[in-house]
Amino acid sequence: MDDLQNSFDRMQDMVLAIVDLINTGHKDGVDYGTGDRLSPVEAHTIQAVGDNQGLNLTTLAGAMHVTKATMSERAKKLARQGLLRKSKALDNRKEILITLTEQGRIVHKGHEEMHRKMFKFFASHYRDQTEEQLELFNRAFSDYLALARSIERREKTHKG
Amino acid sequence: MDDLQNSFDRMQDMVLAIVDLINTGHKDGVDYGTGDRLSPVEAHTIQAVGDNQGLNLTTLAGAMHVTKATMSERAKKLARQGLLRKSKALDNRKEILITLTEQGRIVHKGHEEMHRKMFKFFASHYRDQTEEQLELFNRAFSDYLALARSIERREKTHKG
DNA sequence: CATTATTGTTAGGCAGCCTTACTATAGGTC
DNA sequence: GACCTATAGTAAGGCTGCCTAACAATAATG
Repeated sequence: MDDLQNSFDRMQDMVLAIVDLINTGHKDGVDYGTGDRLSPVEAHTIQAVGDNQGLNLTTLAGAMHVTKATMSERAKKLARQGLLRKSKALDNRKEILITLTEQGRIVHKGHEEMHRKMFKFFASHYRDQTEEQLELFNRAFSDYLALARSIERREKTHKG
Repeated sequence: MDDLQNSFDRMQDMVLAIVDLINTGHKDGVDYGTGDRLSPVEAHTIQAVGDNQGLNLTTLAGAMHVTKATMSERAKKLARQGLLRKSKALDNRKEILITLTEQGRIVHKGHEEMHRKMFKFFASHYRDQTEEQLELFNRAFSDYLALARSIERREKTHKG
């Protein structure tokens, strides 16, 4: 009985370790082929812009769950680095549309390339069981996510 | 082939969502029964102290992968809140040992209680398959962790 | 036209972490 | 014991990333 609880706690610890690992990638950033060291948020932003070019700032901010002020700052910085471009909308004079520059596209590709590499590593590890493993992992993570969210909700209503 | 890559990418997205969720618990903190709203790091610190009472500041800092300056600040704040106590070591006059106060113990218990609740939720979801599911999840997370770490290492040596 | 809503920017603040510099104490070594 | 070095903890100052609030410009709506 306690064994299961312990096993569960170990799982929790691993989740925290994963979070830690990903957060720590922060430290000095990753170079996706342009010489710029990008933090995870920055890389994620480039990814979001690349996957969906020409969104305006507010929409992008919403998609990434930050305020438009924050996104404005991020975009300013990334534009200064030459990774994305801020251009005016054609049909009105207040929206600003965000697209990738050539450099930005390099980052975007580099980022995807990294994902492909991770996948290859994964697949070479699991070989002919890759598919089932992926299904397993996906189920695990989505269940975990559901669990965490329901806990989160309970916490919130407790003190809302 | 691409299906697998997509499945893998979905998994990655879920991992990010989990990271996001846990990071966001930050926002207004969680009350573990004392009326204090604790951030994840703070809760984690209380947990670490409670699991291993009487460590000195430097050791604690090492265990939590932060500098001793950072831990000094954290301890100061948590001591101000009355959740932990800083006392001098008996055998020397420079070390400061950290222990939980009664209030701190309440937080510690509250935190563990939360874990137990999460586990119960988990167990009630999987019922008689709880054990295998846990093994599955543990394997999934530890494999994921290994994957992420090896990627991390590769990244680092690439630009070290 | 006047009001209200929306888009984006800027200013200012806060939290958490870091590095650096410092004090106090401890542990050798001669 | 005197001297040097190492270690524990603190304080100051800086950086980053996020937020809210206030604002200017521009639509949209009555």
